[in-house]
Amino acid sequence: MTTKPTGKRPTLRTVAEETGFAVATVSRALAGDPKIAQKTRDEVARAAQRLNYVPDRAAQRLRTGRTKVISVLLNLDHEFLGFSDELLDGVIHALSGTDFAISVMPDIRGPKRLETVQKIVHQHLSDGVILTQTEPFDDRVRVLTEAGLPFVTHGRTEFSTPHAWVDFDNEAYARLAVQKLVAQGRKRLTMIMPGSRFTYSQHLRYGFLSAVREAGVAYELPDEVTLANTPHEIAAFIRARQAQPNPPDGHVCVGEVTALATISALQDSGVQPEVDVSVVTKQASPLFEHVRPQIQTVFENLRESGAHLGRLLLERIDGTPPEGLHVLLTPEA
Amino acid sequence: MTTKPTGKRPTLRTVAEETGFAVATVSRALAGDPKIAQKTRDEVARAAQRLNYVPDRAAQRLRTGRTKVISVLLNLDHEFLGFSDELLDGVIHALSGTDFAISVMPDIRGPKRLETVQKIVHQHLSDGVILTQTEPFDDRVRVLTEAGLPFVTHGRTEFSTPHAWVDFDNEAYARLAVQKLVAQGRKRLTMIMPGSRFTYSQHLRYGFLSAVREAGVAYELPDEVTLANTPHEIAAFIRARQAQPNPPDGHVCVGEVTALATISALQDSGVQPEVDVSVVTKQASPLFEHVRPQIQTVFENLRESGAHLGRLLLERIDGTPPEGLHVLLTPEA
DNA sequence: TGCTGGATTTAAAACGTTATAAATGGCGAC
DNA sequence: GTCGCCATTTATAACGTTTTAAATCCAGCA
Repeated sequence: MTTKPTGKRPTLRTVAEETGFAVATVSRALAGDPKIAQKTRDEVARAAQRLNYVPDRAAQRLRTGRTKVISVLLNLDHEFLGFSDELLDGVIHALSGTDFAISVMPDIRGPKRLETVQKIVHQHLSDGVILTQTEPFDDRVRVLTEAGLPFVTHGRTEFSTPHAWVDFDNEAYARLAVQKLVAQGRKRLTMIMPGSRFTYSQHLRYGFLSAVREAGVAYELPDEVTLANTPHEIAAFIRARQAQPNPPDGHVCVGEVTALATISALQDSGVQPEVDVSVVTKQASPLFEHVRPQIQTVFENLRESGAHLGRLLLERIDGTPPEGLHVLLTPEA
Repeated sequence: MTTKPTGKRPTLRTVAEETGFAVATVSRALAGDPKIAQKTRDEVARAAQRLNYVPDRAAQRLRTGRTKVISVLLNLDHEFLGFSDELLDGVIHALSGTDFAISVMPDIRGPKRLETVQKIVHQHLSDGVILTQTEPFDDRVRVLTEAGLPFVTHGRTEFSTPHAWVDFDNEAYARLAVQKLVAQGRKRLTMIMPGSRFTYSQHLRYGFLSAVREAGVAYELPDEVTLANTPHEIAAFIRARQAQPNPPDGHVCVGEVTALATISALQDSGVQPEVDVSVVTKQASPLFEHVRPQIQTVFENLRESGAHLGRLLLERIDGTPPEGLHVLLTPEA
């Protein structure tokens, strides 16, 4: 009648013996099966509670094929400091009410990039995947789509097959940044681009180009250097450009790291940010509120993105078709 | 004889049928059991390879009780930008050769802090745990020790029962920072402390105090404000202090965020960092190489810490007793 | 009184693995 | 020629769930 004094974890069998019902009945009662009498369900629930019963994930997983795990592919190389930190926090938040575990895996750069998703699919490691730094024709998306494994990307693709995604409107950001610089009277704008293989690089380019053309100001988009370069290389490039005739007087930065490199390069070249030249950057943390001289920034809320990614993935796993599952976060002026 | 055209994942049974051996033999052959003839082992290995067989984690976990998962408790509130990013990268690196999965869970602040470890223990969610932001008598350590679950802390405790830990020598850092400031001729030093409940807060305090006393310079350790305050509050405090008579002329900062807040507060108060007053900070990323004016920094390698944490945890899981499993990383001058 | 049927409950199989204990086969020794 | 022994291999029983199909119970009805 009382709790067995055994030190082992209680199982369905323990609860069954305690209540006198069969294991199957207990299982279905706990699952809330309406074919089980309400009275039985209550009694079983109470016993389970009392015994501190929790289902064994391994057994459930083995039996049902559902892992109750989602994978998040992480990569340290990013334009934001602490990118994964913030994104993960959002994902954790979105999944906090569920019994899903979050498994982080490396998002390797280069030709081996596919390996992680292939491993997830082949070894059946999770019920869904969150991808970041998406490319227009991202092979990882291809693999996951073919495998029928639910996933959400941070960033859009150009596949015709629909999939869930969350994105920040980088086109709007670039446009906004250009407008801010133009409003400050800047006449020659520039921007260090992310590697052109990423989707958002195209969005940035388009937004930048259409805005500068609309404003009728001069511009230059260097291709000698990208965000894949180190901050030092970027700073060196900007200093070099500054030594040439007719340097840009307005800089659009895509992230905190580049912005700092840009500002320092300008200062080291003897020009004063916010006096001789203006800088605008996207930021994911309130970092720049404490950087002097203070420059204009646009906030990209990565925690919110993470939360959306988590939420959409849960919906996909639940069976919602990917068609409507899109979130486009817009920058606030 | 050839691969079954079934679309399902191959199991031990598939390999058994393919090779003609029994399931048990195949299992033990793949495990490298020396009681299985070498020839058999080779043949089974080849078949498994050919069939693309990978063991089912759920089944293994159910049978053996080993989850092949390690948990990392993460918390966004940190003195370093991207703290978890860097640490996780190290952990991922350390576990990359193994088949362990990394599960991230929230490290909740406040009275609920115990819940996550309790859940891990009770629901048997992983084979080992990595804790950060350790306290001298950390209840999480108590719970894990009692449960007999392997774990490694980032930061030391003051328990007499030994456990594995990795720590940065913050006492040495504080001492070093003070020495740098004194070498610059600074006469009145200060430091914003982390919340006193953390172990490393005591280390910092001790290092700071012993160094300033040794150098015979004045100092003040404010207790009105800690790293738990927002950067704005910290900046406001520094500005207020700066308006009082006899303000400090040397600031030891424990992290990037505070350092930026400090520098901006000083600038906003009309004093020039590196001219009127000096600042030294710890940094985990090369951030400050691009902050102007350039201040002195000491690097704390969080990736390395993460890698050690992962490595030591694997050893603990393997059965190595915790006695020798300590790593103290020392700051480089 | 015996049947039918709906409402509950249950026995048993299965998921894929590992561990225990027993079976098999070959070979040298007597 | 038989026995025993060692080296291999194997059948079987778990691990804790969920699910399928069958069993049970009881009321209502003929």
